[in-house]
Amino acid sequence: MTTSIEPTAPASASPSRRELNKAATRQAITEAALSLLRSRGPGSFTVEDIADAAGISRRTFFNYFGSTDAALASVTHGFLDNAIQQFRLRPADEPILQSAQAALMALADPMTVAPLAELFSLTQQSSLMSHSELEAWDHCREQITTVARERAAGTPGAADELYLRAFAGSVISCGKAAMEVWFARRGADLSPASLAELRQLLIDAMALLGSGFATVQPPSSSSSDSRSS
Amino acid sequence: MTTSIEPTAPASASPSRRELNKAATRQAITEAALSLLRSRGPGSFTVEDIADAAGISRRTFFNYFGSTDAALASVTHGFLDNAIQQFRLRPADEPILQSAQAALMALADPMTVAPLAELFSLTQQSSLMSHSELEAWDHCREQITTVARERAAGTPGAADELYLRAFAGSVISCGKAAMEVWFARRGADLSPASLAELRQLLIDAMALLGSGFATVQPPSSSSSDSRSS
DNA sequence: CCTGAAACTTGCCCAGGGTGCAAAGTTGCA
DNA sequence: TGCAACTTTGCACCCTGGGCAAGTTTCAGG
Repeated sequence: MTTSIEPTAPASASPSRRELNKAATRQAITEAALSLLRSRGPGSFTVEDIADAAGISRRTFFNYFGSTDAALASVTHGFLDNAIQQFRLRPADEPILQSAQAALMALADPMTVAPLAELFSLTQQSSLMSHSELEAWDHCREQITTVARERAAGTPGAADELYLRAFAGSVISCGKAAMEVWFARRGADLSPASLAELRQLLIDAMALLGSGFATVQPPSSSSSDSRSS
Repeated sequence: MTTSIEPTAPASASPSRRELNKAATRQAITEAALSLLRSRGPGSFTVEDIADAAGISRRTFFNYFGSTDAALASVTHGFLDNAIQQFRLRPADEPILQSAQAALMALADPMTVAPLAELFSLTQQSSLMSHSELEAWDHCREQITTVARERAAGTPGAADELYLRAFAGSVISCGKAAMEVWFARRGADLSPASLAELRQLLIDAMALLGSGFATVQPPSSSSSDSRSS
């Protein structure tokens, strides 16, 4: 019943009944999936379970998502789409690394990270992310590449394809690294102090990238104060 | 990693019949899979097809690999294991970025890249890598992290976890980027000139990483690179 | 209000992925 | 030679994923 703006919604001025129903169903599915993940843990429930919980048929589930993973990954997708949006908003003449950092900053906000943090905490047991999860991150990487390419088109000393791809991949990797470290330290802690630490980790990660991982250590000692829990 | 009795670790001096058979079967499976990939293209053959081609039962296939993807990804796994081995061989006091570059250099060799290049060319149609493929790269990333961590333990200004993870992820991303660009330019061309280009791309990618992606800045306004803090 | 078209849901069916189990076949060792 | 350990294989079973066609809902006119 909670109406919210979801991806795949065509135009914001399309309150047609059909669109509304679809969005609601989509929402119901991901919430059912999340709920099952919470109660039973990863890999221990089927598409049918989700469909039952969402009040739809198994077949309809597949009209919305290709797998349980995909349903769960919609959380990540939303998060990363948000990141890309932030990235796109940055002024085109800003150094791109700074744009990336700024975009990441906007994500270290309780409402935004909460779903992802929970998903992280519920699935972290399995060493590797699900296929759909990885797909989401890779999609984000491609978006970054695209935005970077658009910027490069406006500058004379245009960066080549290698630059764009290597840059986008590295940004994603550093962002992931920061989130992994944050999560390893704080679990699903969403307190202001914890979020501040996440923010600092993201800044540090971008700084590392910007300094070319110089062996002379950056002032990382400032950020990593509380090492153990 | 025991030294006395090794039931699972096939040491190089283990010409036991069992080990030999297993290795041969494994080989037969990946070759059958590769052959089918060549003749029919990705996604158009089943586990049973592979098993038939390899002269084993469907069930036995699953004793060796969890999926068709996994069978194919063993190629990537071999390639990346090789890379890690090269990386481990580098002197511990060498700058780590240079070690990474050197390790990558050793891979730009016909015999080594050929299988991966073919796999690339045969599966590139589908935008995203298979799950097992990604798993292989991620495993490599973890290995790099581990090696880097071991090195850091011996140096005074020890790098923290963020540094290690961000570094490893970025190296992998840059390596992937270089290979993608190479492949986009040359296809599966393995000529000396093409391999030289791959080598150069790898060098360039590492250089980009080492310089913090500082690019030739736009002429007008400030040419400040993002090297703050 | 009625009616037909378009969109959506659902049940049915089927090919294929993945796994536990136990019987049958191999290999290793005394 | 014969037993113990290991491997292969067929079998049964559940789950994924998608095509198809018959219902059901939404929407636009008459």
